[in-house]
Amino acid sequence: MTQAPLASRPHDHSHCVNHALAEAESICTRQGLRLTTLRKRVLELVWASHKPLGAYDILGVLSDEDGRRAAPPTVYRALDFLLENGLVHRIASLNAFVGCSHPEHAHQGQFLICRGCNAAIELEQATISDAIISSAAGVGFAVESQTVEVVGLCAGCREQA
Amino acid sequence: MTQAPLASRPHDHSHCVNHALAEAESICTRQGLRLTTLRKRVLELVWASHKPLGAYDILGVLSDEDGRRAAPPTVYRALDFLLENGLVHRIASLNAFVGCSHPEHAHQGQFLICRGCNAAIELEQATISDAIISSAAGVGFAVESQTVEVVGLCAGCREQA
DNA sequence: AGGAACGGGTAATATAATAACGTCTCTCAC
DNA sequence: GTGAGAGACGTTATTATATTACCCGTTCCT
Repeated sequence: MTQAPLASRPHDHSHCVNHALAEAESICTRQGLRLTTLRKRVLELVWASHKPLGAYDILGVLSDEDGRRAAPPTVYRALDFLLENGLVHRIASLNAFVGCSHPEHAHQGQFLICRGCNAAIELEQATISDAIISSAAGVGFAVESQTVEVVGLCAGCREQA
Repeated sequence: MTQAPLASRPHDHSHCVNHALAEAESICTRQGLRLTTLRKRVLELVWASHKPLGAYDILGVLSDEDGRRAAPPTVYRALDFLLENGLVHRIASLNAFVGCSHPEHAHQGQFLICRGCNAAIELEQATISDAIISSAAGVGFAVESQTVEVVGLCAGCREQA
């Protein structure tokens, strides 16, 4: 049996965060991008758990931290930067954002969203995207981007139930 | 070569609308559901084209028609009814709604959304959903519902370009 | 007839995202 | 060094999407 993905198992999550931040630093340095304090902080918040986080949740945390009230564009601009550079993904069906597990190369993942623990598990399965591309080609449709978001129960939550 | 789907070709669209409405009538009658004037009108508007339509677009049309201004719950309640009974689908990535092409049996389609003409083509490919289900099973995840929304260019728009 | 369930009107509010404009601070050519 | 331009971010306001709560009339069932 395949091991359940990290997001759905107990683990030392600080490792995930540290790894994601270090990777982001390295990518930005390499590409001449500016991972500013704000952007880094937003990335950190998104990575605070494996649960997709809403823009206004982030906004709330920033506001609390700063005393002064952060405004939406502050967060959305940071998120736009992170999205453009593949450091986070947006989950359309949740209007929420989640850290990208494999930012080193451009891709769009597929997401398994657990309705038990709310964690989002990122997949990158060629079998899925190939099936989509070839089905689309069958009706003459040329695929440019894919959104695959699946709701269900992760391994951990299935055991509990 | 497979023929391009209706949504991406010129066609007598009144046929689509009539067919969808007749089918809806028949389904509701059979299941003891009430396809009220409002619900029928909303369904008709959603079917006015193959382009996904926003709730507030529908609201606008209803308001214009009636003189008095329709309020959001009016439309959302009708849409909820239509969604629950499989007569329309919601496209999460667009916050919009589109008529279901095969309402006779419960299903969740996959959608090809053309960025040229904005039409949404509904697929129902077992190869796609099977690939998703088995990939998910590989990490112990039990799929309950799938959202597959693909952006690209339909056959018609590719010819033009 | 009585009452529960349903459909739908209305007002208010919640949540998500963008627009438009200003300012500060880098950096880089000169 | 210095000034021009670009980028990052603050601020205010606005738009877009969706839901809550409450009420009333109709339908349906008994």
